[in-house]
Amino acid sequence: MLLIELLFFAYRDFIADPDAILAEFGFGRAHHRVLHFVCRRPGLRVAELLEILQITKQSLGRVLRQLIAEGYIEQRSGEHDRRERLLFATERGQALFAKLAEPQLRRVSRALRASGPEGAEIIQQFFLDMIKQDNRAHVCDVLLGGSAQSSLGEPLGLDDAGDET
Amino acid sequence: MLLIELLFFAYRDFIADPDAILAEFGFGRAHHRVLHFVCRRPGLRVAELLEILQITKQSLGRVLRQLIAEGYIEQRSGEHDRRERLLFATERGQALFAKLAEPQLRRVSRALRASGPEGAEIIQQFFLDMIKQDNRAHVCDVLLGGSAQSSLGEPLGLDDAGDET
DNA sequence: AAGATATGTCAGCCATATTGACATATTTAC
DNA sequence: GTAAATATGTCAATATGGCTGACATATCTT
Repeated sequence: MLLIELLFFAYRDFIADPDAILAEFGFGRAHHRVLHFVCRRPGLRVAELLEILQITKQSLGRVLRQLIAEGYIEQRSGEHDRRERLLFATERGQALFAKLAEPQLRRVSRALRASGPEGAEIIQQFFLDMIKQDNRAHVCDVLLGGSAQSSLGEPLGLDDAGDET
Repeated sequence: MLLIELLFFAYRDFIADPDAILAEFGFGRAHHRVLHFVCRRPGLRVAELLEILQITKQSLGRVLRQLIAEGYIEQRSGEHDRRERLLFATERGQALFAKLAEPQLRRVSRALRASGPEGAEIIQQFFLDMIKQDNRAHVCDVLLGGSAQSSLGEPLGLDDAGDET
């Protein structure tokens, strides 16, 4: 029960750092999320982004339009399928991404330093196990570039049955 | 960097379980947060709740009014200071609280099982270290009922300097 | 009695999410 | 080659949950 509340407070403060920066640029959290995943997965398709963020295309549309209009993100048609709009961050987009990630990295790094090297692995595994089973493979895919079977794969192993989600 | 994204996905799914239940009751996340902390700290003052949630009284007002009108939360005047409105969950409120907490507890417990007993401590400490320094004492206070010096206190110790927040 | 404090409430604004309907370009299937 | 499916974009309306500013009330403190 304690962990539930710690997660609430930790996430609240984790989000607060970039929020302050975003406000200077006239952006909100939604812009941050979009920019983040486009930077991390250059050439992302719109449909993939929708699945990652789990929002509707209408919701994405507004923030994406702004990010494109202000030169943070570019679209290019797919080579194999020209219906697809592949998303790339411009230099300006990458710069903002880095600026937003910096305080979050600092916060995470500091907290990790206190937990030692095996601590980091335990914590990573914990987060992965917190993700819904259905999404887990997909998340591994997004984070590790397709190798769902990597060091993070096969999270809970055998005794996962009966607990769902 | 990986942890940043894992935190995003974990929180997203962590929130999704109660969201589905809340929708049946015509409530939103804001109601959940209010109900949660009132249940966890019976007799909470409005001002304390505002500080925990870090929202304005106007934002709180709307959801609190609904929760009171529908019989999930009660107000009683403070004994020493009758201006204060102390908040208590009714039986109905406690029932909903339990119903909302159940899937979250299940998810957390399952993830913790995989990390062993010392894993649980490492993870707790990690979350605590993720909270802004300014808020940390206050959070300990809220979570542990006043003993900021408990097993969770003094998080990062000495080498915390220079990293702020 | 005057001022500070705890709370409540009205009104309006903004960001971000939703649904439903429809438009366009392109690929795939028959 | 036409028809259907797909990827994307966009319009309009609506809901939630934040915000600011202004003001009201009850109660405590001085």
